[in-house]
Amino acid sequence: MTTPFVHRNLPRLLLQARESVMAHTRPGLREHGLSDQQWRVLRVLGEHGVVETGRVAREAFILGPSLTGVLNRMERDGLIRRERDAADQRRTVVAPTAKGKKAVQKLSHSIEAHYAFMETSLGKDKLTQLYSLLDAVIELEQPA
Amino acid sequence: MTTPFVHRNLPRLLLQARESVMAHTRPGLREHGLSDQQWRVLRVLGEHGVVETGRVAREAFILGPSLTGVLNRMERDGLIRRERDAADQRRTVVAPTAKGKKAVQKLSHSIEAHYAFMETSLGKDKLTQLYSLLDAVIELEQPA
DNA sequence: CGGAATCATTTAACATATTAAATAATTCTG
DNA sequence: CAGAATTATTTAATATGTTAAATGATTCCG
Repeated sequence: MTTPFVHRNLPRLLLQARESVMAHTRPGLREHGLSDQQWRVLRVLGEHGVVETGRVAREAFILGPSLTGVLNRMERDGLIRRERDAADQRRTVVAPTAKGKKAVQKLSHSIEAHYAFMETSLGKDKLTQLYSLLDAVIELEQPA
Repeated sequence: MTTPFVHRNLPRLLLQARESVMAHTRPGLREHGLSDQQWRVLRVLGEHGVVETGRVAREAFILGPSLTGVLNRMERDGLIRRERDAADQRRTVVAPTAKGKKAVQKLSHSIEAHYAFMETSLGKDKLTQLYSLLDAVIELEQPA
């Protein structure tokens, strides 16, 4: 049987690279009782404060139906609060609790340290190069 | 509130790039009734023929417990066969059925076409560069 | 040879992903 | 202003991911 593939497996490579980076971050998340997705949500809230769920979904890269469950568990665990947007009652807005904010603060330090590590070991220029290549790949399919 | 993040979000960027590439491939997979994971399994089988589940898990980047379910459904759908390895009965080996092989053949064509597209639109050199940067990131955490 | 240590896979329990359909609130249009 | 069209979110059903524990089979070593 001849193998019908002649190129590297790009999606797999991207997946593997992501796992490789997350392997560094994950233990810290778990110490705070956070899943990957919960962390992505908290990070968005840390950047913007109070955010509608639609925007959370978009920026945290989580589909609506998944987000519903994630937010339920986060509310249960006292990480966030949820309420209807007073202005547009179709929307729900999410805000981090004190506990949620504290987790973001603590974790952001070790994550920034990890970037510093990557910058020195891989090279700041190469990291920048990687960013721009990834941007280019993304642009390819979904022009801004 | 000051945002505590100064770097690009690399895991998110990798995730987004992966989604961007898969957005191209997915419709074809779905036409054949395949999930992303089922396709990764078939691709491994297409490359190596008969493979132990452990190796499938490693190369398809699927954890053992997930793989059990994936293989169950693939067997149910007539895409693969499973049997105990005659030599070492701890192992289970997986082989594609005629239907499974046919799916690999058909899909591999359109996927190769997609790579060709990326090579011309992004540039063959940049694509190569991306591969090597991703390899470097992976190496960083899990030296070969 | 026989039991302890090892390795491969599966089961179990819960969290998340995906797609389609349902629900809820708002906006648009006549 | 009423009803249709639109937008936001959730529910439902099934598939996959994750972690720990259980099960099955093999190897190692005395």
